[in-house]
Amino acid sequence: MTKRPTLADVAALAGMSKTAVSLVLNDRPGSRLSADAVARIHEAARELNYRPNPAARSLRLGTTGTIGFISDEVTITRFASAMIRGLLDVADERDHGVLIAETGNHPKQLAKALEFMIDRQVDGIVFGSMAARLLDLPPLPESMRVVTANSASNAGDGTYASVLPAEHEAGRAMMRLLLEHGHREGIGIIGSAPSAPANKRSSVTIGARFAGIDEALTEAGATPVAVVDVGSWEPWNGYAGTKQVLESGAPVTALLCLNDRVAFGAYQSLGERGLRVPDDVSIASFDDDEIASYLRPALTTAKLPYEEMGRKAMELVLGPDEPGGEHLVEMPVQVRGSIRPLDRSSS
Amino acid sequence: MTKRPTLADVAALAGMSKTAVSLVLNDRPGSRLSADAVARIHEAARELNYRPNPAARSLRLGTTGTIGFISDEVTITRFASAMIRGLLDVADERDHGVLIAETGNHPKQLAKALEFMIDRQVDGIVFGSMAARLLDLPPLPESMRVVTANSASNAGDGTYASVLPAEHEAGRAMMRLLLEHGHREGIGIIGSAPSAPANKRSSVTIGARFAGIDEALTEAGATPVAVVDVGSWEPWNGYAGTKQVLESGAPVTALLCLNDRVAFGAYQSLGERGLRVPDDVSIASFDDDEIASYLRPALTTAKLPYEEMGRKAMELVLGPDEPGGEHLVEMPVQVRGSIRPLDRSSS
DNA sequence: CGTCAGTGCTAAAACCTTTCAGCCCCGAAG
DNA sequence: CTTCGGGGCTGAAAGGTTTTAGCACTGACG
Repeated sequence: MTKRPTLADVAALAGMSKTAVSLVLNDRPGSRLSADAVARIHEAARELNYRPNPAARSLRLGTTGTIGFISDEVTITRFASAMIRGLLDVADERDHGVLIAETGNHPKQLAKALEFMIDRQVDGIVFGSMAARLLDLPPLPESMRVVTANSASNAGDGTYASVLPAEHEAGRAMMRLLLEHGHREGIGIIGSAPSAPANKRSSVTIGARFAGIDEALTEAGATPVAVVDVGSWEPWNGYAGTKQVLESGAPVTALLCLNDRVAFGAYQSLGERGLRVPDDVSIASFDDDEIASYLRPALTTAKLPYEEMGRKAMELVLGPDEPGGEHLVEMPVQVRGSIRPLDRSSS
Repeated sequence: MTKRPTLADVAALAGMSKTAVSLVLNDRPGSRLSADAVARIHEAARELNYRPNPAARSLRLGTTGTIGFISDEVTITRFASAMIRGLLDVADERDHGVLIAETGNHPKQLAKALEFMIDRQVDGIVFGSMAARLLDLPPLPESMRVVTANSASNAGDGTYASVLPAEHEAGRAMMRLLLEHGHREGIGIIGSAPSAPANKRSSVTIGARFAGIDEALTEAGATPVAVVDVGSWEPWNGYAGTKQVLESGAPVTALLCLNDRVAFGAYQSLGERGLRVPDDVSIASFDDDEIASYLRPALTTAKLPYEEMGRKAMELVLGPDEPGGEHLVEMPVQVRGSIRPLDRSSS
């Protein structure tokens, strides 16, 4: 184990030229070498346990078998970890490596990460985001393959492929779920859209979720009995918002929470008042955060498909075609125990 | 932006040799070039916006400015995400990149990841683990710098540096905290060590935590009023275990839960029986999982210092000295609202 | 005047691969 | 007998960097 064997070593052992060895090992189509030579070369390579030096290959080819992943805080934060799982899975299937950098939302860090990736000649870049944000991307080399995962880019011309959750569908589905269980008159909504003028920089998709919710309501000719804006979607705000609804005396039979953390707070607030889920109040939510399965009863929620988005993004960036267009990934409904049919007679 | 400028381009523009440019740009100590030449070269480099090609440099140097991170499921899973934050932070400070691979605990995947890293000539490897496990590592090249983070290696000769949480201290601290609050007679412990014969492959450190707990008890001459084995440390098991203790009628005033998810279940069980935290029962725990701050009252817990372990591991692997030895990282106690002093008179 | 030390700089090799261009030989076609 | 085509193979360049060895010159010193 003194030094790594090189192409030349293999060539020497096989009694052939480096050219021949390279040709055979990469089985180039046009090359016509005798079956005997091919066998000898393979044998020699195996014997020396030869593995090509990627640095040398990169130098020659300008290609690295490596994809860059740049995100605000996906890797660093627990919520979207599954995205990396998806990315890594398909990269691994395709024998590619993944180089990671986090920007923490600092443009300076973004620039640095980008520079780093481009220097290393990655074969493509996936931009990720924890919340589905609109990214400000500096101009990139013409040839660079780019996909944005759970995010979109400012280059509005659709230059860059983007992978996003199908929020409209999900919003519609969750509201319908409640409606179909007979909750027509008593639906409360905890959490509302950022009131700021459609700030895509904070979320590209949340508007679609609300649109889906509204669509389901309109279709059913129903109106929520209470809607409460809780500011940021954290448990304590969900707690406070729910408390507010309950104290208002609105006849609530079901709560649609805008994410699982808010739902978590809702559970706490309901519990405090001695109300049971789902017997007294049904709850539906979004995200499928890990806590959704910890709750009792476990929470019925529309899953944010981080892993699938990761897979899709990597497939696009490694795929045969120049990536482009918008790709929606379904948000599957995780049916658990937090919704029960409203008994008409008892209402 | 037709092609990246190379050293030769800079040399041509500055009217110097490539050698001179290389010397200047890396400011090699021994080289004596005229101040004028140095200035011209810097100027030329700036003007062309020259950045060296890492592939070429790697080829020549055998060094890449890249560290490999291989873990079972750290990246992929929410619990230990902070470890990556630590790793990335210091890698970034030191202008290094991080190449990531996950093995999902398959030896096959480990071998593949390792091969990949070694091929790419990473300058060092950090092995991570979500739970503090003992890793089976295949033999690595003599020269490779290796650190295990939140894990240790089978090479018992202390060859590889390892970074681990100071579990003994933490176990002792948490039990003392309960004792100092006057809970002497009514302490219950939810969760116990894996009964299997000291299976280091599942956890290198958990033994130390229990030893710390026992030490504090012995020092105080106290004995737990209940100890319940809950199998795996999940919320539902914490719920069941706590329920069991309560139904046994043991006079419990405080619960030491072996992690936050177990504590989460304990809250649920207590809540169901109408017992309040901390008024009726105090709770202490370990991990500082995100849910610890979601609970009401928020949970007092000893933090698993993933981020710090990540930082430390990266510092060791990038440090000036050959890494080695065992490094314990403190587990800070996050004091929140789940413990109250036991009122002697009322007991 | 010869030697020597130091100053300022550069040619070329080495790192390892891929690939272009072309060599040699043999059998077949003209 | 020449020419040609093609099968089987290889030499050498190219890709961009670092580093060794060394060149040419100046001034000082013996």
